[in-house]
Amino acid sequence: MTNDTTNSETHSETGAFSDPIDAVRPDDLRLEKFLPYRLSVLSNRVSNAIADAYSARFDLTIPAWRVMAILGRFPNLSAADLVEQTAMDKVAISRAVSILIKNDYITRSEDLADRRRQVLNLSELGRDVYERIVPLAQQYENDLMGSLSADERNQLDSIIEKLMARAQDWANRGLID
Amino acid sequence: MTNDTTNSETHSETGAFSDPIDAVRPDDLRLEKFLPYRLSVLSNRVSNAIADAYSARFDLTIPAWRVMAILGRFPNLSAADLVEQTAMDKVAISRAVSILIKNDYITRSEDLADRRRQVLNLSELGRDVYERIVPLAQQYENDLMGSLSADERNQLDSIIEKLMARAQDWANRGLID
DNA sequence: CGGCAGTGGTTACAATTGAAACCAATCTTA
DNA sequence: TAAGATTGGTTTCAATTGTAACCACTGCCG
Repeated sequence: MTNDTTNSETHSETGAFSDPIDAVRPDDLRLEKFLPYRLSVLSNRVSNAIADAYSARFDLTIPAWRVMAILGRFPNLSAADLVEQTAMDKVAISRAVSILIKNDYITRSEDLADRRRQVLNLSELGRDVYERIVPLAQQYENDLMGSLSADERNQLDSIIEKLMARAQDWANRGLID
Repeated sequence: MTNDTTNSETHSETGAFSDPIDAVRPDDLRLEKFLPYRLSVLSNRVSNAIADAYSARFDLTIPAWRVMAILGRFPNLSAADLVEQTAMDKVAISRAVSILIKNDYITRSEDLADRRRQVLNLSELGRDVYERIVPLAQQYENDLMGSLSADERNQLDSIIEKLMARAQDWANRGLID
C-alpha cells in the first residue's frame, strides 16, 4: 500500500545543474498537497460512503435525499425554490423530484395562483423516511467531526466559508488571469 | 454567517421531553451546515473552475491533467503505479492515458521485463505543456489559499488529513453501525 | 386584447463515469 | 511444464450527469 520508495522528498534536482537556464523549469506540482485535488478526493470518499448507506437502506440517491432534507424543513416549496436552496441545477432537481414522486416520498400539487408552479411536500411515507434518515446523516456528520477537536471544528467552518466565497468569485468574475 | 442557533452541542438527549410522543421527531437537518454537503459543493465549484481553465487552454480533462502531474514528477510509471499515486481507478487512468497518447502528450513503451506493463512518460510536447500548466495550477492554489491566514492554512492541512483518514476508515471497516 | 420576453419545469441527446467482463502475460505450485 | 490464480490493462454496457432545446404559462407593454 504505502510504499513511498519513489518519493523524492526534496525538490527534484533533476540534473544537479548549476546552469541558470535550468531556472526556467517550474517546481513540480505535488498533487497530494494540491488543495483542489485533496478536496476532490475527500469529498468523493465521504459522498460515496454516505451514498451507499442511503441507497442500501432507503433506496435514495444523494440528490433525492437532498431534496427531502430541504422539504423536511421547509414545506410547500417549488422546484425553483429547491434550486435556490440546494445549489443543484434545475434538471437534477426535476429528476430527483420525479423519482421521489414515483416512490411516494413526496407529493406534488398545482399552485392555483401560478399554474406553472408545483408545490412539493413530503408525504406521510416521506416524512417517515426523513425522520429515520436524519439521525443517520447526523451520525455520519458526528463521526466525521469526531475526528476533530472543538477548535478544529470551528476553524473548519470558517475556512470552508472563505474558500467557498473565493471559489464563487471565480465563477462570477471569470477565471483567474 | 456563523449562526449556530440550533446547534444542540450536546449529544441529542432524546429523552428529557415532557411529552414522549414528541420525542420521536428528529431535529431537522440543516443541509447548509452538513459537512458532506458543503464539501461536495466546495469541491465541485473549485474543480469546475479549474477544469474550465485547463480545457480552455490545453484541451485537458482533470483526470488527464492529474496523470501528467504525476508523470512530471515521477517518470517511468506504469498505469498501475498511477492508480496508486492518484486515487483514481484503473479505468479512469486507462482512458486518460489513451487521450494523452492521442495528443502526443505522453509516450508509452513496453516493459521488456514484464510484457504486460507499459512504461509511461511525458513526451517533449507533454513536458512543455506540463511546464506551462504547473504555474497555472499553482496560481489557483495560491488564490484559494490567499483567502486564508497562515494559521488557517496549517489548520486546514491537518484537518483534511484527519477527515481523510476517517473517511478512509469507513471504506475499509464498512459503514457506520 | 395581441404579441413577446421571462419563468417554471421537462425532455432529448451527448458526454462522463462506474462495474463487470474480458484478454494477455506472469507467477505459483504441483 | 501444465493448470489455476493473479496482475496489467482495455473494452463493453449501463447508469449518471450536463447542456440545450423545448412546452406551457405568466406578466408586461403597446
